[in-house]
Amino acid sequence: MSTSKTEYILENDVEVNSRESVVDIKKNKQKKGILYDIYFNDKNTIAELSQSLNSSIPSITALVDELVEEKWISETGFAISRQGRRPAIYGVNPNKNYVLVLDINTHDTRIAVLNLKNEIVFSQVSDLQLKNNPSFLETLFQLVDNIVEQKVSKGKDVIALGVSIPGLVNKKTGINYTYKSLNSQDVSLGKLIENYYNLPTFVINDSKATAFGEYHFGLAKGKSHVLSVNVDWGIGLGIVINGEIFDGASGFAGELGHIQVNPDGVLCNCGKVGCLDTITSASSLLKNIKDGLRNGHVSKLDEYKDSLENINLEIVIDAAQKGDGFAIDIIHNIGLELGKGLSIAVHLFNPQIIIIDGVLSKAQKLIVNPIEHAINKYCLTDFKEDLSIEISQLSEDAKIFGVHAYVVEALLKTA
Amino acid sequence: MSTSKTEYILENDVEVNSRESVVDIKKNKQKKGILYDIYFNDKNTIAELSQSLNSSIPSITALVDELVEEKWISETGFAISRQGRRPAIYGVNPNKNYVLVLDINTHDTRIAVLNLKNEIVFSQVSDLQLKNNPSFLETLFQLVDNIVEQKVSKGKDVIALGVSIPGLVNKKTGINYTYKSLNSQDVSLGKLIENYYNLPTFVINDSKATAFGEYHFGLAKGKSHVLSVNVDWGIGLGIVINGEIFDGASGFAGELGHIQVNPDGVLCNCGKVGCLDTITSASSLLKNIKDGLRNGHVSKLDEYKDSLENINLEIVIDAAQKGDGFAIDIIHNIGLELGKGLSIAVHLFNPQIIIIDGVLSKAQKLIVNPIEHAINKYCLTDFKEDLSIEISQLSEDAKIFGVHAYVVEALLKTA
DNA sequence: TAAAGTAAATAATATTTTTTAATAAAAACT
DNA sequence: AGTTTTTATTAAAAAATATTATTTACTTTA
Repeated sequence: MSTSKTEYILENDVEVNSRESVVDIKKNKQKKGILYDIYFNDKNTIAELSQSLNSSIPSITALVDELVEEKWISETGFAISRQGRRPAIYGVNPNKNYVLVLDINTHDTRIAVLNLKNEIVFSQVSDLQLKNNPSFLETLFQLVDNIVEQKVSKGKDVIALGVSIPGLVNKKTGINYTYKSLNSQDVSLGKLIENYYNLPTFVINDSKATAFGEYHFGLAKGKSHVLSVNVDWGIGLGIVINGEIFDGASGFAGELGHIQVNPDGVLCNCGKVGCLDTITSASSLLKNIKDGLRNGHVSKLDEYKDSLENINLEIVIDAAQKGDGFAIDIIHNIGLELGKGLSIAVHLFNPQIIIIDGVLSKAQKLIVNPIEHAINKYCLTDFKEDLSIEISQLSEDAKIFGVHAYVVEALLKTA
Repeated sequence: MSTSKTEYILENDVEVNSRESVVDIKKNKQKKGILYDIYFNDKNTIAELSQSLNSSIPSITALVDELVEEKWISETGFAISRQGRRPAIYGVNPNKNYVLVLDINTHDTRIAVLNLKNEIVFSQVSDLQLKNNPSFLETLFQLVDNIVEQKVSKGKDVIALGVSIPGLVNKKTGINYTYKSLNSQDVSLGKLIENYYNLPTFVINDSKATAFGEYHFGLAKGKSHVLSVNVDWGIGLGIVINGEIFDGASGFAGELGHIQVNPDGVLCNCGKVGCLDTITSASSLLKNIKDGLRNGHVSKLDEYKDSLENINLEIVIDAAQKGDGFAIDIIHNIGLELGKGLSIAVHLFNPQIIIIDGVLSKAQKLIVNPIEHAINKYCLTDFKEDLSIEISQLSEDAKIFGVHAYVVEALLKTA
């Protein structure tokens, strides 16, 4: 019997014989299905579960009882009904198991603990940076150890870890290219963490995590074809199709940042010329601002003229929102270029919704409007009929929730 | 009980009570699963089916017996075994049911009859053209009626129709934009055919059908992430992900032909400027050839200098394959541009294989090489590691097989 | 060519699951 | 307060399914 990652959870709780019988397989599957339905699909009464899982009410009752016995779920109340007895509602037990989420960035690292009710029990941002830090992993382990020690009653209830990280994550080897470039080792970050904590660990690209969060808990909830654009220090595209993260053959899908948009453009750090990243990312925005100021552009931001290194994105967005024409123009242009790039993704994926995430999403309408304008200009009309473009409401939490949902799904998913 | 299209087949053969019991639902599902596995997955022994469907051998045996009884399948022989009794092999019954496939083009219409063993029983190409023909549908019905009359023993065994058509096909409304533009009616071509023949009818975009054919029966067989480029009078992209056609929210996904590649380009018939279609399609190839000859380019094709209207694609490709430098150059350039466009699709979909279909695929290496070159130039290296680019071996049959598989899948798919 | 070994098919038995039914409990309506 | 509606619980009969044992069919080996 192969012990795949998705088998972790229930194996310890359900009697598993040396050779699993068909009955046990089915039973396990159904129990996972119940948990999955309760967690993701808001099916929380016996009747709903019975319908959704094509099983009789007595059977589901028995399985639900087992899950209650095993502390996975518990009766949380009663549903409202127009008449008749109110059905009992079952919910995931929030206090039995926790998932630890690590949001690793180039500029900081966030560590969060979530319960299975999708509540952030604890969250801490550390200034631990991924770049140029050879002892990154040791420091990370120390930080996590401390938190687990203090916040999760000696860690005996953490059942899995989820890691969000920028850059390509190879689905087959688990190798992350950001971490790899850091210490030039062909090792899987996930495996390293998994070995250290002896817990199932799932690594996911940051933009994919964000998209998944938007799908499960944000404005994209329930939409079948979702794009989330992570406008950050690079451009990341997360794609969720029919509730599943779209990975591509190796896990690299959605690499919008390195399509060529300007053959005569500047050299990108990927080695190619004129990538979208070189034009529309937050870094290129700051560069444009600084260049403009140096060239004597009139702007509120003039006050930074002699200390350009102090300008950051918040300052620029703030100036734009207060009406500074120069800042508005720069953001507008970036939006137009990004929208042009996105219109290709629209033609290829035909999405229902595009959600703007990442630092630049703070610019709200100032960034959405030009994006929308460009999409109107470059997309065939049929593609726009069912398409909406929205600013994220979850903001940076989208990523955390997304990683968490990814972990829970990986643990519960019926093969 | 809703009667969805996918329920058509087995409903008539399995006793269906007014309210379907859980057992019946499961039984029906399993019987569909068996047919599906036999048709698509080459699972054809009791043991294999038992494993694949998580059901005991006696249960599967009983269901298989029922399906044999109902003439869906039959014992076709015995498998080889290294030792012990040889298991019986079951195969789809080729002579019970037929699917009628209509491949509608702008230049001709092909009508094919296939049995459930995926064999083309009959095929006929008519010069019926979709464009500018108000009585298109009546003529089509007449053609089909004749064929059914003569070839399929009074049509009593045709169980479904599949239609391949160029242009966008709206998944929700069933409206095809090519047929719509023809007679400016907001009607679903599929519904019209379905009503006329009173048979389930499935309409699918031609490039999607081709991709599906390549996935099930061509070089892309078994690959999880497949792109098929239909280089025809326009550029069509068919996408198959994990064995399913990727449709997008409205069915429009894969519209590669109308991404802008040249802001200063010519007007496209879609109304936008500089679309990939205007540069890389077969029509633009012919235009380039003719322009070149008019401008006095030296070439074997000179002989057509005074009768340019007689030049067609076959002639050009033939000249190129015989070494004509001018024809080779033109094809090469188109390949480069197409490859550049495709590299965007590679970044977004991260496919394992790209198959070149359509009329231009006849140019073999002359078109593949520049495509490959461009992808090497514009794609990040990680994307190329598991990627292969191939010329279709199925040629025009890919589309027919693809439509057929699409119909069978739609009929059999377990909800 | 016969015996031994292996695997599939079948039959018999055991188990699980569903169905049915009857009763209890909870809520809303009259 | 009583009736109606809906859900929950339990039990028992019926049906479906899995497991085990046996028989059959075939291959290999001696």
